[in-house]
Amino acid sequence: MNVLEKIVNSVNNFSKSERKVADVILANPQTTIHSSIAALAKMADVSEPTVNRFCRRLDTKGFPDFKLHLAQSLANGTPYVNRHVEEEDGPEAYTAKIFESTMAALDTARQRVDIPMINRAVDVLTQAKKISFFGLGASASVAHDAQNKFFRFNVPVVCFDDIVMQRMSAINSTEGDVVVCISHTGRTKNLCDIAAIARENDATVIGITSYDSPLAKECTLVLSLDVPEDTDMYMPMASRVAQLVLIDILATGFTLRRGSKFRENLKKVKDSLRGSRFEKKDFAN
Amino acid sequence: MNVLEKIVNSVNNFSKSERKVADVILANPQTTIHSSIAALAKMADVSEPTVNRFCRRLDTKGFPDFKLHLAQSLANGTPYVNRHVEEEDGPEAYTAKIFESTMAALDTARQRVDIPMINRAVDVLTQAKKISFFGLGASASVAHDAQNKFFRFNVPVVCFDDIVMQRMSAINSTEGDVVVCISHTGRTKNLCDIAAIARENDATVIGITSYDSPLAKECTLVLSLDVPEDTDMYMPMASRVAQLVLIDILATGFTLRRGSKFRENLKKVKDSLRGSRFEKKDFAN
DNA sequence: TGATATCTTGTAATTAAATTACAGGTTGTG
DNA sequence: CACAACCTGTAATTTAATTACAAGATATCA
Repeated sequence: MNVLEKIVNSVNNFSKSERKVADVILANPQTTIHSSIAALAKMADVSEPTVNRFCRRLDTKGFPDFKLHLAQSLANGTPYVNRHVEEEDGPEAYTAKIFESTMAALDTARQRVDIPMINRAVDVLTQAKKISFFGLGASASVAHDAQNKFFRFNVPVVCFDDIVMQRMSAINSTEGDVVVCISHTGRTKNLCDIAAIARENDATVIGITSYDSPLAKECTLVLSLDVPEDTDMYMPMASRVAQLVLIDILATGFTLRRGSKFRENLKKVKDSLRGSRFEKKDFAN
Repeated sequence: MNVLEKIVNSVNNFSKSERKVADVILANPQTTIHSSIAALAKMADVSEPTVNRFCRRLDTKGFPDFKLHLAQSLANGTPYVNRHVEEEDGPEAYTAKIFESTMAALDTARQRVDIPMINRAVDVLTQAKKISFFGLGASASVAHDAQNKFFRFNVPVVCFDDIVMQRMSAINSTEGDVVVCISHTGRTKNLCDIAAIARENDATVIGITSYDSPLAKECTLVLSLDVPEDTDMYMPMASRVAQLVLIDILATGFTLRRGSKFRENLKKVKDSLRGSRFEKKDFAN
């Protein structure tokens, strides 16, 4: 695990002075790696041994070793870690934390995503006679978004967030149809049923869900994201963003597979919206 | 430039002993970053000052600084930049590019977002008698998602993606109602109308849109994201993710404003879903 | 509430690491 | 072959990091 994340996660195990050190480091990680232990101690207004103890608590051998780990964390793209929102956070703090947590989640997803599986999913989607997107609750809006994207490809696409409609649609599916079931936990009973029904009717079922879930077991093909769920607010946040990015990836794979002539089509679809919009020049005047 | 590359490139400028050092480092870079100058000198069979001179020749301040740079090279992090997807990209390439572009967009949004404005929006939302979310096309799913979040707060929330319904809803709005209009470009005529109608009826209109757009002009309060739009695929991608994160931020601000007792309520809402799901233990058996 | 134990924290001493100064040796050039 | 420039290593010095220890704070239990 990334040292920065480790600092954030173990903030509760820190003593008062150690937390001061943590705060200074999180605020200026770049400065830290070029500071001596004395300089850092001064910045955090603690003694040098306190800094040293802080480093050891994070399972590093000492201050120089800690700096090495920190340097590696920082090199890893962005120093974004999943920081929890706290009661007393002001707008500035929670805004930053949510942006950063989301980015951290995307980074995790990026590392864990199964690329050959994505490629297979794109294969299946490009050959589909009909594509259905199903999700419930928070995942319904992801399904909705997927529909909006794939609809542009001039493929038959449906999207229902009503279980009765989903059920009917699943029962009517046949070989060559692709059903995409979206659920972060993969434990929504109704959606598992849908997946099972679709498979019984020879449709290919793609699950955008947790790898080891009941829903995954019902799918032909599972795209797992395994983003740490954000339990702070009791609402799905980062997980759902990761799902959307995955939809973007599938849509992109789809268009690339179809070649450049196809992409001109997309432009036409986009241009068709022009009539419903104020032109940039209309507004300039 | 990466230190490792630098070593390889400047191998000709090294003296005999320095090359010995270079060889040892290139052979065991991981070991090097955890070694002292003495240990490395011994491995390369040279004196300690030679190692030090070697470090300086690579434009580092000395041995510890060199180790820092080396550690960063080894972490070989990819900085997140907006890389365009190209015709010949394989699944690995386009997956990475989309994740990275999305993260880059979020980073931009994070830097540009107007925090006092967010605070005002949260103010307005917490005091709303009723909240409406309106979006069309790709933004409809963002509105849908927002409804799913704010619905949990036990506030009257509506969300329509049908312009007729939106219109009727806007006409019926009154003082104390909040209407949130979502549009990336801010140039969708119908949505501008909705905003205007809502304002005429004394509702507060929050626009999640581009700062300098016709829609923005109709709003009481504008939350601008100004994410560079992804024109590659002729589909909204990163911009919509940024909108969702903004929704998360507003929802979080809302719950924080309401205090901790309120948050227990959210837990109840989440727990209410339990009946519709397979328990983790159900599945373990 | 008061006494005791545990945990934090800082000061000072110690040790370890890195750097500098300098001198002996090497290589190349006229 | 002699001189100069340059490597390279030894030893001294400086700087940084760590340890040992004691004082103070906080928690615990009678």
